[in-house]
Formats: sequence, C-alpha cells, structure tokens
Amino acid sequence: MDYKFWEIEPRWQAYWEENKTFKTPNDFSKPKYYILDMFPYPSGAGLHVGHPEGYTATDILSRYKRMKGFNVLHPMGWDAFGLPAEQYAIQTGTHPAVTTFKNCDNFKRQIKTLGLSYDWDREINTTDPKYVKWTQWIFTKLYNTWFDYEQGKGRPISELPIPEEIQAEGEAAVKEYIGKKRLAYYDNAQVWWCDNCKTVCANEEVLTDGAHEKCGHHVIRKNLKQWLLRIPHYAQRLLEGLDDLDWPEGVKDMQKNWIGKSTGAEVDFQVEGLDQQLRVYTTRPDTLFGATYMVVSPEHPMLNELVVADKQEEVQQYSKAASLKSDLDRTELAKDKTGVFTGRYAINPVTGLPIPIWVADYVLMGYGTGAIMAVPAHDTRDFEFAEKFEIPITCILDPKDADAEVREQVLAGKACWTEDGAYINSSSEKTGLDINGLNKKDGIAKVISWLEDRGIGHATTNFKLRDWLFSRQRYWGEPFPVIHWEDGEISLVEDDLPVTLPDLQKFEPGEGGESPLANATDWLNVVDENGRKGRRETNTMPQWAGSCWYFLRYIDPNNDEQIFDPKLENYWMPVDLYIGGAEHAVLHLLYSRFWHKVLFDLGVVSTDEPFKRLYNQGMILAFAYETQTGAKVTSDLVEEKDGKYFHTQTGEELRQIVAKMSKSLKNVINPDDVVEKYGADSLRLYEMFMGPLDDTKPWAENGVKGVFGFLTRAHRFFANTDHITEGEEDLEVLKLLQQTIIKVGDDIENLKFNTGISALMVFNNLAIKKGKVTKATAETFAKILSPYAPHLAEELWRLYGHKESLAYEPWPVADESLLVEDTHEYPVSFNGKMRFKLELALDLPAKEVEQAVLSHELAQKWLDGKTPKKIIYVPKKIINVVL
RNA sequence: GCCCGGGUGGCGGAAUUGGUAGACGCGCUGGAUUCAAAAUCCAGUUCUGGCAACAGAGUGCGGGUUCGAUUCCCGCCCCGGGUACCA
Repeated sequence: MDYKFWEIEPRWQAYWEENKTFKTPNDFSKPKYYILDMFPYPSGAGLHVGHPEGYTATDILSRYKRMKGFNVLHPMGWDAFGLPAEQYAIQTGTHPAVTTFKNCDNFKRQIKTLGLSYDWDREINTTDPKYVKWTQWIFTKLYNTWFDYEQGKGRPISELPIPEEIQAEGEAAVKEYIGKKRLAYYDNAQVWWCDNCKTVCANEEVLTDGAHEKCGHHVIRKNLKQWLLRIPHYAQRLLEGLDDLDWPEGVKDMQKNWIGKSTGAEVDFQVEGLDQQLRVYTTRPDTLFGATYMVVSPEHPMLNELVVADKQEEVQQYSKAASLKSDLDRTELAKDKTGVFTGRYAINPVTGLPIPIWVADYVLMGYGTGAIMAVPAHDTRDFEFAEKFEIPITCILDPKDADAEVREQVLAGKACWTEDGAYINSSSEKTGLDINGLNKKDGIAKVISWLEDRGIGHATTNFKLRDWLFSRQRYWGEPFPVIHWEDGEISLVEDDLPVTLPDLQKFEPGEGGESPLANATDWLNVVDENGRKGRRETNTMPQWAGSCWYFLRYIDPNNDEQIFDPKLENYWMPVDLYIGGAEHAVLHLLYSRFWHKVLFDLGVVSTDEPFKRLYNQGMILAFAYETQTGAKVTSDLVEEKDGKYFHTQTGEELRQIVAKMSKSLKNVINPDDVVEKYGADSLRLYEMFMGPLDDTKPWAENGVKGVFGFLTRAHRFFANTDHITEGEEDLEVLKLLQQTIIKVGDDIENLKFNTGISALMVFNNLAIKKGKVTKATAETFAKILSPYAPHLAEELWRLYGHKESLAYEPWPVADESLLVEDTHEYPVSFNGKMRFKLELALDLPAKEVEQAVLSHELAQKWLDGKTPKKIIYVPKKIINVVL
C-alpha cells in the first residue's frame, strides 16, 4: 500500500474547503485563542521556504487549540501595497493592482497546497478600498488626537485646552497651537532621494554605505513637505508596555534601545558678553566640574549670535560644509572629529570660570538641546575632541579601584574614564558646591538639587525615538484623506472615505520629488462650495500603515459601518500568539503598538497592547559550495560522493558552506517543488523538524527524505488494517502512548515542534516493532499526529470509519496512572562517573539502597577495598558513591 | 565600541534547567532481499586503544563552585543579529 500523498492531500484540502471546516464562528461561549501570522507581501517570486516555517508553526498550534476546545481565530491576508509592483508598473505599464491581484492569487494557491487551516472568509487585502477606508479613518483619528502628558494618554483634539495668551493672539495662533499638538502633522522634512530612479526611498532601502539598494546609486538628502507622526509622545508608554509582554527578551531590548530613554539634567550656562543662556542636556551633571568647553551643533539656532565677529567666516564655512554632509557621512567620519571655536565663552555655573564654546558636528541638533557641556576626562567623544584641539582635560573622578597604571593616566588627563569612582577637584568656594568624595549616584543627585535650588537647571528625560516620517512620494499606497486649500488651510476628508487612487497610465514620479499622483489632474484638483480651490495630498502612506492594524480587521473583515464591531473586538483581542520574522522586531511592532495605544486611548480598542505573546521564527538558509580559494560554485555544478562535494566539470573538491538562499548561488528552494516531490505533510514536518523554531538553520533535502520516510512508514503501518487489532493493548505500547500524548501536547504549547515530532517517530518505531496495535491506539495516534500532518491524519481517521473531519476531535487525555512506577533504574556513579545501573524499589529506605549498591557485584571493582566517604542518593534520579 | 543570541558526533539537532551527554533524523559501515540497481528491512555508528569484555578521553579555550557541571560563577576566543558620535 503506497503512501499516495498526491491523492490524499488535494482530496482533504478540497474537503476542508467545501465543508468550511475552519470557518471561525463568533461563538462567545468558548474560550478564544487568536493566533496570528505576520501577513506576507505577495511578491512576484512567490512563496519561499521561509514563509511556511512560521505558517506551519501557527497552523499546528491552531489545530491543537481547536482540539483543546478553543475557538481559534487564525486568519491570513495580504500586505499588498509596496514598491515592487510600482517599479514593475513603471517598467511595463502594467497597473500595480493587476500585478498585485495576480501575486496574491499565486500566494493563496501556494498556501492552500500546504493544508493550512485558515478561515479564508476573513481574508483581507490592504489595497482593497474597503480596507483602505479604515486605514484612512485611523489617520484622521491620529490627526485629531493630542497627547496629554498630565494624564499620560491621547485625547481628542477637541478637548485640548488653549492657553489664554494664545487665544488672545487670534484664530491663526490657535490653529497653529493646535497643529503643534496633533499626533499627525505636515511639515518640512528631509528624505532620501535617488536621482537615478527619480524617487524617494524609505530609510530601510538605503544601505549602510548610503547606496540605494535597488540601483546602487548614492542617495541624497532632499527637503520636502511631509507628513510626520508624533510617536515620541508615546515613548514612555511604549517603553513601559514592554514589561508585561511575553516577547523574546532580544526584541524587547531592541525596542528599548530604539526608544532610547535617558535621564539627566538640563543646565543653563551664562554666555559671556550676551544676555543669554546656553542650555545643554547631560546625563552626567555630576561631572560639571570637569566641563572644560562647550559644543553647539552646526544647526543650533543661537549659533549666529554666539560667533564673535572675526570667527564669522570660519564658522559659516564649517556649518555649510556640515549641512551638506548627510547624517551618514557624519557618522562615517566619526573617527575624525572636526569643529571650530566660536570665539565666545560661557561661565561654568559650578566653578564660575569661563570655558570656550565650539561648534562641531559631533553634536546633533535633533537630540537633547543641540548643545553640550564637554567633559573630556570622562566622555570618550569629548576626550578625542579635546586631544585633537588641545583643550584642557581635567580629571574630576578618581578611578580608585582601577589598576594603578590606568588610574595614573586618568588622573593626569591622559586617558578617559567613564566608570564610577570618587570625585576630586569638585568643590568651589566661589559657588559653594562640593561633591568631593561622593560616588556617581550621590554626585548626580546632589548637583541636580543644587542646580534646581538656583534655578539654573533641572532633572529631565530624553528619548532617542524621533517623529515618524509617514509619507512616500509614491502611487501604490493609501492616499491621505487630506486637501490642501489655496489659502493654506489643511482639511480632512472624513465623511466620504475611502479616498481611492485615481487610475493612471504612467507611474513615473515627478521631477521635483512629487508623487505620480501629481499627474492625475482630474483627481488632484478640488473646489469647495465657496469656489475655493484645493489640491489633494499627493503623497501616499508608507507600507507600514496597512500592517499597523490589520490584525484588528480580521475580527470583522466585512463591516462597512464600523472598523469592527466592538463586541467582537472585545472578545477576540488581544492576539494570543504572533509569529513572524525578527526583521520586524522594531519598526512594524513599534508602529503597531503606537497606533494601538492611540486607539486604546480613544476607546476604539479594548487592550493597551495588541500582541500578548510574540515569537520569531529563524531564517532558513541553504547549503552553498565554494572552492578552496573561496570562489562560489552554483549548486547545479556540485555533486556529492561519500559525503564530500566535487565540481562536476573540474572535479575539484569543494567546501560546503551555509549561506542565504540566492538566485546567484542557485540554491533557492521552492516549496512547490517540495510539495510535488514529497507532499505538503512532509514539507510541514521537515520545516518543524529542522531544529528549534527560532534558530537559523540550513535546508537539507536529505532531511525532507527523512521525515517523508517517517510518514511513509506510519502510513504503511497505520493504514493497513491487518495491523489494527481488537482487545487489550500491549502494556509497553500503552505506556509509551501516554508519554507521547503528554510530550506532543507540551511541545506544541511550548513551540518545541522538533522534539514533538521526534516523540511521534519514537512511538511509530515501537508500533512497527510490535507489529500490531489496537484501534483505540491507532485513533489516538492519528489525533496527535494531526496538527503536524493533517492530511495523513484525516486519511487514517476516515479509514478507521469516521465520517467527520478530526479537526474538532478532543485532544487525547493521557492516563497518567499507567505511568506510575514503583521501581526506578538508577545510574550508579562512583565519584561522579556512571559505572552500572541498578533497578531499585522507589520505597526502599536510604539505608537499604546503600546496602544494595555496595553489595552489587560490580561495586567491588570500583570500591577497590576502600570505604565510601559518602553516598548521595537522590530518589528517582541518581546514586553517587564518593570515595 | 556597545547591547542581545549562540558554540555539543561526519551533519541537523536532543538532554525533564545541577543528576546516565549524544534522543530523533540524515549520512556512513555491514547484512538480508534482488540477475543487478533503486526502494525496503535488520544490525552497528562520539573519539582513542582492543577481536572482545572493557578502559581512557570528551559539550569552543582556561580557571572555579559542587558528591556530581553541556547546565552555575570568573576570565578569554570564535560565529550570528541589532545598533552606532543620542551627550
């Protein structure tokens, strides 16, 4: 009897589809479980083997949870806006919608051949106008929300209190004031522009060396009017929210670093000869005594005033040069610090002494106050700068616990010390402050309170997180529901959503950095009832927009009246498990959390955080081959002999390496081919058997053969009714079956699929060895196999006479009483080295255990006539004789 | 530089979190079947020595704690990911 997966699998896939086996009812009587995959961008290349890894994992858990009695929401959809379809349109004239439709269709076909239990009635597509409508609706909410720092939450803009002095200035001032509070705003921003492609590109499309990933040309900065979102207002909430999430620590750390909270103080320095203060931000106010100079960023608003007459030209030149450098170039040159003295001095508030003010591009305008106090003895950057420009370096923190040589260097100002120590040179009779002898923590506290008492500084917090650039000069994205009127007013389209994309013939962006939408004149120009002329926003939203909230739409995907029914949202949210690639650790997951928190504050959603548990699947790599000199050889030119690899043409022996799948190495694995050759169940099983879900691991065809062999043997045994008997089950089989039920279930809950499969294999091996099992055993095996290999399991279930799918059969409960043992086979060690095994009754008193061990015939050899010093006896674990 | 992961047979990986290191699978070796091969089945397979029983070594390296360490602690080396003048 052959394992005809090519007949079995399509048959069951058709059955599930016809019977809507996996349609998810909104049945509130059952406990819910929401299992989400990161939905794919449907590229023209189709599925690669990385996709089914996460999808199979969630599918196994979904099937398992259904059998455990949960109402499982397990949907799939398409993140279908994006650049490739638009680039393709520019090249071929094919409308992105056409390409997108085709690609989604192909993805869906491929996914369906894997036997994944999605509820396809909930399928969504971010490009669907019915979906875009609600993406735009959320944008209008962002625009009409401000963040109330007192309450720590977002509130409707209508509730924003307007200070009297603003009101007094008139309507324009009020509008401006409100505009500065909105979570979405329109302003000048710098973007990356590729002059070769005539298009802007997203940050993530710019490689670290400043090249555009598509064409390799260097991108430049361009200043364009842009939409931005004030995500930093939620920085503290986004940071705190991480604490309660069951997420990989690495992802939480990355988000924490990205948010970048730091605490310190702002300090005002009196500028000599001007009636002005220069405000700096520092995390180390305790090192004020060591501040021997100051630096302002080249973009600092006070710079012009600060520069003395005969330094004007030099400084101007420097600032101009700095502004031409991109951030990237600035970091590139990080090793070599540059800067110019402004000729101006400020008074160090704790010493009362003047210190020079420099301008240097290692200080960024976008962080803190754009100005710093420089403490070269205790900050590596300041140290480098001071050494280069021969500025005094005053050590004020004695590294008393450091080794003598280092300490001497630091004290002499010849090395930089950033760790803790005891203050020296940190008192001033003139100002009355003295922190000598204190440690870092106490020093910071004392200086801050001293500054606060005098009104020249205060404790404060800073975040690295910046405003989110939320627009792209693109066609294939969500249009903004926004009209710019000729009088400068901006208004939202709120009543007539969605604003749909106009049909275009040409998709090239405009010369001046405008979106292709600027060419759609009919669509573009609008006139209001008073004859006022306006222009629609021509930017579109970035791809993140649709993916920020898609998990909410699955809950009620066809609702045209509301974004979703709140009753349903309340039942289904939050997402219980979210699986996807680690590449989204920061951006997608942070953006999503941000939107979700805004929606939560506005009462739209019922949970503060969207994703309770997150798990990242690892990347799947492939073997590749290279010659002894390191030249890569494409996989079609490699043959294997006796575990070694040779070039088919030159005969040269090759080295096997692990690399990313790539067209150039010809080592890309197409899931379609695997399904055709071994079947979907084998593909699923192998993807899970390769190793831990979150590991990076190489694809090996022999591994697929291995799991295929397992399914073939399982089929040969369990699908042959000659092997299925009536009556009592063999005790060994029965015991192992109970253990397997427990192991497989636990491993699914813990996402340890590789060892779960191993347990199924072990059981299969025993059953085959025994030659027969009872029908009850065979049915149980089919059930616990079913999350992994659902097609084969359904086939067996049907064979055993059942008419219905086993998808909702209760998960077997192990009879643990069968596993209770009254003896245990102890490994007996001498000095920690296992020497022999000894079966003993569990209730044997310790004394008798020792007796039994020492009187064992093999014990004499290891005792070697000595008397044991001690005998360690750990019941049910081990016996160790210490000599 | 900084922050996270991770180093276990020829290979992918197990090991109940301090208790028999190498489950399961691949590969390899031998055997059965076959005219032969593929497929399948059976046996073996960490390394070293030995026909064998068995003995010794062994989880990146060097120390330490412990009756006992892949697991805990200290100091290194290597690999992968993230981040980068954030004051």
